[in-house]
Amino acid sequence: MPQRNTFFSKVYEVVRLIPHGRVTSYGAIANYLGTAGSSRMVGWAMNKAHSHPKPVPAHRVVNRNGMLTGKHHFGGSNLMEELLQSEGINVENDAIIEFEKHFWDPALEL
DNA sequence: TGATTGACCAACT
DNA sequence: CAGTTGGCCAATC
Repeated sequence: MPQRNTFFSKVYEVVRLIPHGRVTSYGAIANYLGTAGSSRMVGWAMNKAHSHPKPVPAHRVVNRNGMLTGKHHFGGSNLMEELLQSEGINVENDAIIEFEKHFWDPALEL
């Protein structure tokens, strides 16, 4: 059973807590968890999110530039952009428009 | 069981 | 200014 009380579980927890219509970054999550250097692990957790029992809105998690670096892992299509635009977030050229405006920092608002 | 990688970020050279 | 490296944890080879 892949239920672990570690960095991974916390990542999933925080990502699921992201408000509707908001986005955050890998580094922000890692920073909130206290391990700023583990930003790569957040992305790894997203990769394994498919095996996670609960749904993880990984489309709300992008890199520090607001760029949809992991969109290729979303079924291999522009699904990530569509999901973001469906929540009121404008995406162009694999980047979020007005990223700062939609940015949600767990350490700041949670 | 040791070495490598993985959707990143920041600092250093 | 651009390329390299260090860092963190867990999973895969």
